[in-house]
Formats: sequence, structure tokens, C-alpha cells
Amino acid sequence: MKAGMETVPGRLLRWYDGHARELPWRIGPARRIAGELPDPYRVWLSEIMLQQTTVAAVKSYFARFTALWPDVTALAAAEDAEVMGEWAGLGYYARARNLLACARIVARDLGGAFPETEEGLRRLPGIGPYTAAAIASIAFDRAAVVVDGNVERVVSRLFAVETPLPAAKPELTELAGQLTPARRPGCHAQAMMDLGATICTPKSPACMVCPVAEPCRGRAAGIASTLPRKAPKKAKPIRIGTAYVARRADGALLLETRPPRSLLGGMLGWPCTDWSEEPPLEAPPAASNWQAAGEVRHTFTHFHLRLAVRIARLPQDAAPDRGHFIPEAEFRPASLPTLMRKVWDRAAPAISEL
DNA sequence: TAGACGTGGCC
DNA sequence: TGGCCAAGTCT
Repeated sequence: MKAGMETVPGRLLRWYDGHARELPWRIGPARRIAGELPDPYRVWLSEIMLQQTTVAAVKSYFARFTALWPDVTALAAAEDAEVMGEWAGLGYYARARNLLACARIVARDLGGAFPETEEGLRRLPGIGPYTAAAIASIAFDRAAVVVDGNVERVVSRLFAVETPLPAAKPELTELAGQLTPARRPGCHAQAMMDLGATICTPKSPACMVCPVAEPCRGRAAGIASTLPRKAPKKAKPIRIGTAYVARRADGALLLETRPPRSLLGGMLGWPCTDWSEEPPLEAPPAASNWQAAGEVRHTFTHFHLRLAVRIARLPQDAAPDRGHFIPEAEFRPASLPTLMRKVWDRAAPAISEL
């Protein structure tokens, strides 16, 4: 085959063999060619962590999780609170709840082995179309069509797809399928994602060094950097509320485990009023002397939050109707979701003076 | 099906 | 500073 005739998947694979990112959960192209495949547990764990999350943010969490729980059986046996505490700061906490649920199903019902097919994987909690395809492809070398945000971007540019997302999704999936080779599908999937992450980036793609620049129709049309098109986003409303940081005479802090399937569900947090666009009605935990300790601002996916922080010292025999005291020695701010850690950062200097 | 669901980095 | 963006899933 003449060089100019080399197919897109062929160019991509050749590029990947020389430029694959080295990642802790990955087996490099040379070892994969030699027949080695990565540990499905590590692939699964990394894929869950990487959902809507950057590689940079995931690395330290992945290291800690695999050190604490080296295999799915170990993770399945962990306490909920410990796993949620280790996930704190990574966001999208439903992922951590589903991670544990999934680990327990795999350990208990599947003998500790992950399903090797998309269909089997798809039945597990927290594994959707993308993750099922990614695990089947990367961990088991199945020719699954892996479509994440990177692939959507690469494919929409290669074929100059101007239909806005999410309407363009079926078309992009079809085109991604046409590119998926029967040979080395796992390397192909990772090559597409590496290309999207390092060269075919959202803002200023490095077309000058792109291995598929020549066949790229988006580049030829001069519109690559504007693709994929996306539907306009809605404005975020501002919600307000109050967080209460109470410290007992012995230093213990009043925290509560937030209800599952809610915002920050399953995570530890300070008792709060509800967060709404109107001033809150809910009463604070019983205490005589709440003092203002500033405000925390935090932005979630769909709203901005302004949380007033109030602090109080509670008598040793206090019996609050919500939450539970955590002894000073056991309290780890790092086990709080970021919003709640911000509240603590605001409250901590003042509360020790109380 | 569109909205809920986190966070940190970048410009 | 504030809006945008990043390896999606669930309901």
C-alpha cells in the first residue's frame, strides 16, 4: 500500500505505537502486541474514575485505591464509609456508590471475574455504553465501538460533522464504528482517546503534528477547531443556604452522612439548611450561640451555591437530633467532598477560638 | 429525554 | 473573575 493510501486506523495505530501515553492502568502497545492484556479490575476502576474527569485528577486516586484494594474482592469487602471517604474530592459521588455495588456483584455473583462482553458489562451498575465498550476493548481486545468525548471530537473533525451534539451522537457512533479495526481494537480505542487528549484538543488542535491531518475533512474545511458543535448551555441559577459547624466541648465535630441518591449522596457533610433560590426555612441544629463565620461559594454542574457558614460550641452532653459526633482525632477534612472541605476551611480558624 | 450529578484547571 | 471544559450514567 502506498503511504498516501494508508487508512485512518492504520495511521492512528502507527502513531500510537510511537506516542502512546504511559498510564498506570495501561499496558503499552509493545506488550499488547506481544499478547499481554491489562488487569480488567484496573481498567474498570480507571474507566469509572475517568468519567467526566481528567487524567491528572485521577492519577493519585487510582494509586490510593489500588494500594488499599488491589483486586475486586478486596474492594467488595471494604466498608462503604471508607470507600466514600477515599473518593472524596473526585466528584460525581454516584460513581463511588455504583463502584462498590458493582465490585460486590462481581465478587459475589461472578466469582471475581468481570464479564468480557459489552452486553455482560453493561448490566453492571455504573457501566454505561461508553464504559462497557471501553472495558471490552481495552481489557479483552474485543472490537467494541468506543465513543467518549475524545472520539466524538476526533470523528466529528475527521468527517466534518456539523450536526450539533447530542443529536449528532448516532452519526458519530456509526462513523466511529467504520474506523474500528478487527485487529488491535484495544490499541485503536486508546489511540483515538490519546489523539483527542494530546493533539485533537478542544480549543487549538495541533493539526501540524496530527497523524490523520491529511484525510481530515474538518481541517481541510478550516473548521476543525469549531467542532464538534454543541447545543447552547443553560444559565446556572444561584442557590443559597447555611452550613452549621458545631464543635462539642471535647473537640468532637457534628457531621452527618448525606442520604444516598441525593447531591453529594453517601458523603459526610455538615448539617445544612436546604439549598434553594429562596431564603431557607429549615432550623439549625439546637445550639444557643451560632456565630457567622463567612461564606463559601461553590459551583455545581447545574447551579451556583452561596453557603453561609455558622459555627457554635456545644455542651458535652448535647444530643442533636441530626448527624453524629466524630471525635477530633478521627476527623479528616480530606474525607469530605470539596464543598464541605471549603466550609471547614472557613470555619476551622474561628471555631477553635470559641 | 432532558436534567441531575462535582471538581479543578484554563484563559 | 467567571464561563467553559474533561475518558458518562442514571432516571
